[in-house]
Amino acid sequence: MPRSDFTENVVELIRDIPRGQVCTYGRIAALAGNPRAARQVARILHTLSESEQLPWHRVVNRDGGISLPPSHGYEEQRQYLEREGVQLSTDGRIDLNHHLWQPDFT
DNA sequence: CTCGTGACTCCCG
DNA sequence: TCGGGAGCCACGA
Repeated sequence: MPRSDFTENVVELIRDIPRGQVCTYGRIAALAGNPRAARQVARILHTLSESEQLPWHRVVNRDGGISLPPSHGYEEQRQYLEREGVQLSTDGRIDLNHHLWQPDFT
């Protein structure tokens, strides 16, 4: 069950993203321990999003945009987000200054 | 062990 | 502002 620590952390981090907020691939990778493993986060989402029931739609690229190509999840992700109250600009981008999730250290 | 593969980023021109 | 190229990295075959 436990995969690598990195993967494990990524999964947990994504699970912790609250409704109405998003996080970037790079951010998650950094928090998980490898600032440069952003691509790995994408792979993890692709392979574990379902089995681990991850809120994959809350993960976007550093521009606040959806990385999935049209008819390959883009529309779906967009709907999930809007349904959670995340507003998308006309360019289809999210205002990260308002929706970016920042884990708090308590 | 080596090689190919990304739902990414960063760096330039 | 935008596009192309190179870097990076865990994972499955």
